[in-house]
Amino acid sequence: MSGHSPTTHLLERLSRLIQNEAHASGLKPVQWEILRFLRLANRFSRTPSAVTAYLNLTKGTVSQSLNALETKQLVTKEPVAGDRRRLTLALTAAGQEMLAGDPMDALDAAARSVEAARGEDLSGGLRAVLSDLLRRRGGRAFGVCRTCRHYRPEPGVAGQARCALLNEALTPADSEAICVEHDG
Amino acid sequence: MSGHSPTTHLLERLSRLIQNEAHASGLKPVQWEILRFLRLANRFSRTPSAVTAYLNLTKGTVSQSLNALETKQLVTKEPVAGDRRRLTLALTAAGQEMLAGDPMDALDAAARSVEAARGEDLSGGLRAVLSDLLRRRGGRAFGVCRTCRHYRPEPGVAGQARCALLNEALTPADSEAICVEHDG
DNA sequence: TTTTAAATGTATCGAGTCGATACTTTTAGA
DNA sequence: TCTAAAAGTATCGACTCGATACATTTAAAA
Repeated sequence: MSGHSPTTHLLERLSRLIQNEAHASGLKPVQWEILRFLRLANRFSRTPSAVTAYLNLTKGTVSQSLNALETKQLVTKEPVAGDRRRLTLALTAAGQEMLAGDPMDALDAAARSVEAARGEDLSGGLRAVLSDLLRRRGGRAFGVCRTCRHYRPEPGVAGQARCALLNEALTPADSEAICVEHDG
Repeated sequence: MSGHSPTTHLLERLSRLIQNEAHASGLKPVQWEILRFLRLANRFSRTPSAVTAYLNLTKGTVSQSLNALETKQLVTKEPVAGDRRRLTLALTAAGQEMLAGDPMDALDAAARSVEAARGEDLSGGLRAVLSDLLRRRGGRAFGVCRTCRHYRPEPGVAGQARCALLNEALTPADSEAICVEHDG
């Protein structure tokens, strides 16, 4: 009959707050999350199916949300050479501009200032909670390229690397991006 | 162009996960949150307007969601003696039963096990982030009765107390419940 | 090579969310 | 008393999101 642990309760309230902030800012929560994902994902991962897997939505929801974002001129879809089923997504200039007014920046500022004031890093504990939860659900972790087992640093050239799975050269920026293929 | 801090990013992902879990479990996210609030709120705070303030929704949304919960027989509405504008909400037995299958229990288990394993309490940091954010927005903190400045412990009788604002006796259970009037 | 299965994305339906706005009734305050 | 504030309801519109059905393209098996 009593409720959840203090930490769970706070995560619930923060989640609600995040929804509120997103709603009160032009776009819908899912639309914001798609824009944020596209900012972070590498070029192999900017596809509808990667968005679907990352946000754990259905293909239908993602398809509709992408249509809405395309209509607002925040995202473009382009066919992929070599596989005519696939699309590559990209943020337009307006999409990047929109992210400059991301309502989540307020939470980011709060988190940074709290962590600075307390000299405490919350990310380790939260990461453990997230991966525990994802493991229970069988979901993927979606890590950053550089931490993948297919990541091969180019010997000699600092920052340069190669993906052994896709056999593609990786720029330093690629290495820090989220990849659908991560670890797999 | 780059994203948010690791902590913010993790809070975003956990928020999405919480939405997913809620959606995949019979009720909608807001409906779950209303049930959870009613479990935690004291008798002065189980009203539509308290729900509205706590979840930062509009009166319309809350009214509709409560109708849905009433139709599902999870919540009842009763008039308040002395003020015919007000309603008191209550969980039915079915509503309490429903909370026994709360999808958020999975996150709660994850949070508890992570905190136990790491010997770390995430709640302090999260509470600071939440109150920082609420302060920026001018929202109320909605604390627990016992921590309110109108809380008056009954001298001599352990656990017994009194609310100096509403002039009501408080049981030990009341003292641990969320109150709309908190601090005000 | 042909057939089958899997993958990618779209279209449509229905219940629900949620801000906005307008409204009624009741209570409190000048 | 008259007015303003408070508590809830009703309705509209854009969007969410699971479910289902569908078309197309690619890969894998026979």
